[in-house]
Amino acid sequence: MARKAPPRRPLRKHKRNGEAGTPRAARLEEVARMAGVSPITVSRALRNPGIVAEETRGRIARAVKKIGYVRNFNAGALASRKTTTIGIIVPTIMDIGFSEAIHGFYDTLGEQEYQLLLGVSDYSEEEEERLVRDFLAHRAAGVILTGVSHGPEVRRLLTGMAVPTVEFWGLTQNPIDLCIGFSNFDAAYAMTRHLVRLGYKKIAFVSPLIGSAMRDNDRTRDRREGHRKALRDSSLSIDENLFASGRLDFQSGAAALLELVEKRPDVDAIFFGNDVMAAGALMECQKRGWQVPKKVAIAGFGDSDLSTIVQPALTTVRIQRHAMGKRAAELLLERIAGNTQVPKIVDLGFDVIQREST
Amino acid sequence: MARKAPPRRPLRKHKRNGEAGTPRAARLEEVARMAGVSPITVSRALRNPGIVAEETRGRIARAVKKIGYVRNFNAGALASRKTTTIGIIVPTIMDIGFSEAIHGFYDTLGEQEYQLLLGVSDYSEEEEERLVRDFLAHRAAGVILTGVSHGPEVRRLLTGMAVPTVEFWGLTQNPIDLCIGFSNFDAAYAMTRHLVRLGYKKIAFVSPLIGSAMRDNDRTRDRREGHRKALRDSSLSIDENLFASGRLDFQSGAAALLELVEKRPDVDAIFFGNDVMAAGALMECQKRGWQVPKKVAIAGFGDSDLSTIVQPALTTVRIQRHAMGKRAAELLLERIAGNTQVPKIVDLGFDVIQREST
DNA sequence: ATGGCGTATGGTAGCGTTAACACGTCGTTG
DNA sequence: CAACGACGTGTTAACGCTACCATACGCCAT
Repeated sequence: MARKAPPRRPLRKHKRNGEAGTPRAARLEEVARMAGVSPITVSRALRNPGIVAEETRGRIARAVKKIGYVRNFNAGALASRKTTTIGIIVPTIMDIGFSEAIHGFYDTLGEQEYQLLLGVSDYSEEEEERLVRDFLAHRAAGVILTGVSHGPEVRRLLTGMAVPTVEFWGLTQNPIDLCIGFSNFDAAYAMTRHLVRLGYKKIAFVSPLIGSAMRDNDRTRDRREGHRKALRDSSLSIDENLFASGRLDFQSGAAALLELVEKRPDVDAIFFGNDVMAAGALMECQKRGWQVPKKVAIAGFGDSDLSTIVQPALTTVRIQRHAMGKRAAELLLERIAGNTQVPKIVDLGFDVIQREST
Repeated sequence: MARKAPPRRPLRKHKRNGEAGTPRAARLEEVARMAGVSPITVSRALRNPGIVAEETRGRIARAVKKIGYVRNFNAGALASRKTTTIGIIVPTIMDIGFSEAIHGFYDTLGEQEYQLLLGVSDYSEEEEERLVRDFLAHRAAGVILTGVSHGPEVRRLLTGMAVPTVEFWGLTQNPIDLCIGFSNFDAAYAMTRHLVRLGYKKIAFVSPLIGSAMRDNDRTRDRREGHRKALRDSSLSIDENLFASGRLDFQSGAAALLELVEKRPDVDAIFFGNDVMAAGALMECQKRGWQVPKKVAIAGFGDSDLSTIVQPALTTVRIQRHAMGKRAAELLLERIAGNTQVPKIVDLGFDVIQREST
């Protein structure tokens, strides 16, 4: 119940900033006093040195150094309603693809005085939503999300607070704000058509399962569907025995290979949804003395540096992992800067890289 | 110059919060009004639901949902002088070891309502210092640093603002605050001693060079020195032709192998400072039909999943990458919680893993 | 009754910064 | 030579929240 209790007598002067309390970080005002200027001038000297007279700037710099003043972004953010914080969510950082994308962001953000809030969703939409909420609570200047399928709340939150947003690693006609990536469907389609062109007829597909929940996701699904479409368009029958799945690691790649060979001994090519699994399978073939691609052709997805180092070198789909991150950050920054000319949808494409394994 | 300019006439009432301005995010007060309570009660319901009556909490929850209220951590941090932000700096995220450590942090932090500010220093002390400064400007509740050697300012800043700090991935007797890791010196020493015990006499060492500056760092140096010490303690001569270095990638691993074989054809074992380079060398041997370990033994460092998948499986030093991150976060949180019983220095040790390559 | 205690809630001030405006000085211009 | 703009700096009032104290009420032990 709301109880209105008018104060009886004047409250004691409320001083939180007790003189004998915990030592506090220096404030702008103390720097100002030492430099003989007002706080606002110090603030300006720190954020936009150009508009403060050279001599004043020098005195301020000395005072800052002497006192050991460190800015308080929280207070600044509150007063200006602006931050230099960017939030980014990836499903995992154990996949070199996402690591490389983050590396790409850094190439752009690092030079721009932005800070990076990192969220790892473990492929969970609930977790992603929680992270977005945290980013908004920090009043992040922008948000970068992996993929183009998110919980409904995510979209509502982001558009509601009008936060510049980039979705990367996939494409959609209806992005939350901006989107940059490639078509997983088209990429898988292209690879399977490529394998057909090389003469393979019994082409298997292996879906990587991910996260602690061992699910697939929209990106994996798109790839599988692209593969199926390519088979149909090539008048090849679709046999469910030519589909397998497994955890995204070397061991499961090897296991998927064995499972497929067991179910369909005449399988002549296997298209793995991820390079890591393909490399695992390649190693297994080598152990067993199976000739690749003679006994079975193997293709991957992602063009990680593994693919050139394994024997035989892996045929795979190259995607612009680093560029995806770099460009995503660039787009976001332009959007934050208020540039309205930013393209909404950027397709970075992909390349089918033919090597020795097919 | 400080000019005192007393205001002539009363300033116009200053309203930033113009009614026709940009739409603003909802405030606590609006939620409070709708729920018929005071702002402070809403604040409590959000941060510590237990102390608010169930019924009140319900009304508040409904109001929050209806208005679409999102907390403002900046204002909260300013008022309470506390944050739930942890800053972490790694030299790179392209190394699976650091990725796994970050993954480890997440296992601890994610459940604890903390947010992660990520900094990538690219092995630069200047950049590390800049990042620490940024974290402090955010008033991070704690900071995690890679390695135990930092610029002098870093230590001063961190101790000056009394921020709980964990250094990981190395050990020192004089940590900034806490430190958790293993001895790079001892680990390399142990591996070289192991190789000597296996009968190898001409044991080479390859230092990975890192960052855009292509330098080594304290960790690499420690490993190299550990190796040298092991040679001395084994009465083996130290030949500078048995040392090489190269960029931390597959190709450079292969190149270092060839360089060493060229300089000293009788080299019988090569200890790579990193698994990735060792794997690259292994691939090269395979390409050339060189028997490992018959022609030359190869050992790595890090026990990445590569090491079990290559042929022959790689002898390496296992370090607790995931545990290092997880424990680092645990220590930090206890420290933040004010627990004074936290151990200052935690040695996670290492294991020499003998496989087929030596 | 009286006092003490635990639970639930509220008023007020202040956290450290910046936006918005104001003002004084100087050199330029009509 | 007044008007004007550019420049450098200052005053004031927020920004949205939480710490600190205070209050109101019910309950139980004196």
